[in-house]
Amino acid sequence: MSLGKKLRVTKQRQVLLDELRKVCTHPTADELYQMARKRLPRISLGTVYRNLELMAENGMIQKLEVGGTQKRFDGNVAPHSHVRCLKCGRVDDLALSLDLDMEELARQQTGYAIVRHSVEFCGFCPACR
Amino acid sequence: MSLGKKLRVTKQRQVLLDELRKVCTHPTADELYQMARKRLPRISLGTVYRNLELMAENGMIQKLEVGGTQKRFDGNVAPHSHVRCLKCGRVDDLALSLDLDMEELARQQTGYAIVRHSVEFCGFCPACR
DNA sequence: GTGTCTGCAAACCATTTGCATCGGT
DNA sequence: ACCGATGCAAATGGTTTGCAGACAC
Repeated sequence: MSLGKKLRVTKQRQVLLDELRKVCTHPTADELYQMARKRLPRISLGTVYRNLELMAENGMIQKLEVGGTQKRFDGNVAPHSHVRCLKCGRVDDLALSLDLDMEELARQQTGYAIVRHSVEFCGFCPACR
Repeated sequence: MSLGKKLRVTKQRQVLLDELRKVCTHPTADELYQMARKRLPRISLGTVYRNLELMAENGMIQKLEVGGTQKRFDGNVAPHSHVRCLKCGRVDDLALSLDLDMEELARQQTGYAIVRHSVEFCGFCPACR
C-alpha cells in the first residue's frame, strides 16, 4: 500500500473512483468502463486501465488477486477474503482474514518478504447452484 | 476433483504429466511446452493447453488459482498454499492450509456451495528482494 | 507554460479454436 | 474402423502502448 506519486484530479479519475466505491460487486475493467461511460460518454477503455492501475499502485483501490480470466477491482482497501462463483464468475466479500502472524509463518517457511496475502474460496453462488 | 471421462494414453499426455511431476516449480503452459519439446520436438502449444485443461478437469493435476498474467500448473494435487514473487513471478509451495471448517464458515456467510479454496501470499523472493 | 492525462487505434500476448490428419483402442 | 487427439495456423479477448492533442496545476 506504499503511496506513490500524487495524481492529478481529472474527471475520469473521479468518476472511476466514485463508481467503484459505489458498488459492492467487484467489477472488471470493462464493467467499470461501461459504468463510467454513462457519465463520461467519451472516456476510453485505455484510460480506465491506466487509472485503475495507477490508483491501485497508490493504494486508493485494490486490484484483486483472484482467479478467472479478467482482473477485478475493489474499492474496499481493508483486508478481506473473497468467494468466486465458478459458473457465473461473480465475486463476493467474506468477512474473514487470516491470523496476522500467518504472514510471519510464511516468511519463515519460504524466506520471502511477504507484502500481502489473499484467500479465495471457489464454489457456486446461490443463483448458480 | 470430480474425475471426468477416461483419457487416451498418448505420448504427449505422458510426457507432459511426467515433466510436471518432475519439477517442484509451478510452470506456465509455455514453460511446460518448452520442457516437453526436448522430448517431443513436434508437440504443439495447442496440445499443451488442451491437455493441461483436460488433466486438471480429471483431477490428475491442479490448475493454480493465483494472480499474475499466466496460469500455472501443479503436479501436486494435495491442498497447499503458495507464495508468489511480485518481481520475478516465481511461485513456491507453502505447507499451510486453512482450518478444515473455514470452508464451512464461508458457506454459512455467503450461501455459496464451496468447492475449494486457495491461499496466496505475495512478496519478494530471496533472490529479488 | 509544463508535464501529466486523455482518446484513439494499433500492438501485444496468453489462450482458444477450426480443420484435416493421425493414432489409441 | 471409430472417435478422440494432434499439429498447424488463424482467431479471440483482455490488456498495454505510442502518439498527438487537451487539460490540471
